[in-house]
Amino acid sequence: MADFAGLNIAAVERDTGLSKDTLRVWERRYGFPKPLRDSLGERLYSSSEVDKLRCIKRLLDQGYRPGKLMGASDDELARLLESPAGAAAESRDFSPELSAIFDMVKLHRSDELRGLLTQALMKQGLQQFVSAVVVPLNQRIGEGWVRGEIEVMEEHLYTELLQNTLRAAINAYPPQGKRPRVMLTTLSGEEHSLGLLMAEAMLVPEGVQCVSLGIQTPISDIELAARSGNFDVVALSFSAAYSARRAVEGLVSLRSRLPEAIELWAGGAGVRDQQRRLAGTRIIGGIDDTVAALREWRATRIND
Amino acid sequence: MADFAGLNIAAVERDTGLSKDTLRVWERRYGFPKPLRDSLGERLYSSSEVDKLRCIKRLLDQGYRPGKLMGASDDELARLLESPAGAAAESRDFSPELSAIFDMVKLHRSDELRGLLTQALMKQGLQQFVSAVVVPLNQRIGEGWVRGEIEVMEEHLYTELLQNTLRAAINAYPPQGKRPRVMLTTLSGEEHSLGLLMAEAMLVPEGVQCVSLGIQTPISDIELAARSGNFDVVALSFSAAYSARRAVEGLVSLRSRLPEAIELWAGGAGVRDQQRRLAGTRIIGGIDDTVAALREWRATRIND
DNA sequence: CAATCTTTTTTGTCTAGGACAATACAAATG
DNA sequence: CATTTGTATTGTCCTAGACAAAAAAGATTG
Repeated sequence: MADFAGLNIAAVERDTGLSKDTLRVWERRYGFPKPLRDSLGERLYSSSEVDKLRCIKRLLDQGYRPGKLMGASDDELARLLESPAGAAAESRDFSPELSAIFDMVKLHRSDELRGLLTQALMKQGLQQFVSAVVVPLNQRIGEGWVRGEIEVMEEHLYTELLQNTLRAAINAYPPQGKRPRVMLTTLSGEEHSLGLLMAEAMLVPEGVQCVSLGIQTPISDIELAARSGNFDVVALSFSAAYSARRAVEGLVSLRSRLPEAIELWAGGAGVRDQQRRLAGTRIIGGIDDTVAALREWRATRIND
Repeated sequence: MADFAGLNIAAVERDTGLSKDTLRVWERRYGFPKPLRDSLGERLYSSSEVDKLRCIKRLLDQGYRPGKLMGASDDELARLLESPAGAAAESRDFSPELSAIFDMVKLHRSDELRGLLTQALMKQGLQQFVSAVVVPLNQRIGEGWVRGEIEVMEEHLYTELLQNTLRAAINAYPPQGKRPRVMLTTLSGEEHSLGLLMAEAMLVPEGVQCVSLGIQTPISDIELAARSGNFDVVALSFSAAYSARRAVEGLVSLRSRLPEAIELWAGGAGVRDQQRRLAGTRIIGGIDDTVAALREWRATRIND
């Protein structure tokens, strides 16, 4: 079986995560990749091309731009992958506890990792766990990812186990039925759910009624749900990957559609420093600010 | 603001599992769907078109052919969906317990819903819960979704609370460290994680070491992780929205890259009836088949 | 000098129709 | 009735042009 003629474009899309359109337009613009063609004129990518594409994809994720990378030789790419993009940031005040967790991620020790997470949670309680463990770890993992020290699978593994831990903890609280009623979700295009989970983890111990809708709820559905569900607050989360522009647009649009009485909270790196453009929306400046926002709400509604 | 102009073609691809190329060629050939265009000439699909496309996709999966379906009215499609193919579907033995849960979803009663789910879980145990509660509920919600009885937010709410329940239950099992070691994930393009969670919920009570990587792990990373993680089995999940062709291609490619000794399991509606094309891959025919596959593995490796 | 606003460049995704292989269906044969 | 052969259907790939969204570079301000 002359199996190695090469991969077709669909296979390369799967393997590299680069869309067919992107692969074709790169070929047109930069002359790379330049796959062979089969008898029908369809592209056949060699495995060395695919390897190089994987490198390039990786570097793109680290913030490099296609135009710069496309001319580079294999060696140059390899060198970029090694080199420390942001050498600083290393010597953070990283407690031994956190380091241990981070090491378990790097070693793919899922059982130990789960154990350490649960242990840290038990020791400190949910809110403290989120604020003192989850936040710095996320930060560290994010940095590692950008720098290429963290593999895709390591990031996935961490997210998955952390979700298990947080959801289990949240689920363990009996419903208390105190106000406010808070709906948590993200706008379409935002795929990260950890922010929501962290916010929920801060609120639930305060007796707040949280209803999380998970990610990617269209604005019109948020409006519908907020009105029919008797909510006091709609809380949205925006990761750094979400463009600030889209976030602001979405929030403004949603604010204008929601009744005055329903507060709109927005948190996460995607809306940091946008408070001035968002009158009528409470920007949550950091995870601990969640509780502050809650206190404020309760203070103003004390007479209800 | 006209926020509801419609969905663009990429969003419809995500929602329905029909590729952009397919959507365009249907429009050209059959005149359906015929989306509006924005100021730039780009397609804007109305939500009723997307609903109809979902129906059509579902019927395609049941073996109908596009040419026949494309002319049909909404009513005719609805009738086909009810009738023979999945006849049982409607008048299913839907116990009062399941109906109660379904009703709570429709009423958006999240606290009660959470309570009912936990209660059902406690009563029946994890495996039985998945097989006798989660599966039929998913089915029911899925049908309702296709037919437009279920709102976006209701589906989100259900998924979210179910995830909480399942993850909490999974997390509660102490690691037993028995073989096999199973890695669970999905290929890029598959965004549904419930299937993974259900599989994990079936395996963990058997003492299996499960490591879930969540969704969308590129094939090359799966290979890497499987080799370095000392796994015995790689298990993938494919929802109905995932095209069977892509699933088969991905599985074949992955199979050829993994060492013989690592088994490859694939489950979910996206790979139903594909066993003949997938020598070397164990198709999981239904959630209960997960445990069967496990038994087989243990039977053959009894001497290790 | 830092921070904001504006212009230019880069980059990904969309568009249109044409082409063809792979599959499914129909007809004809043994 | 089972198998082969012919025909219709259907999804994916192709080219090449267009344009918005994002990033970088430049200009302006406090």
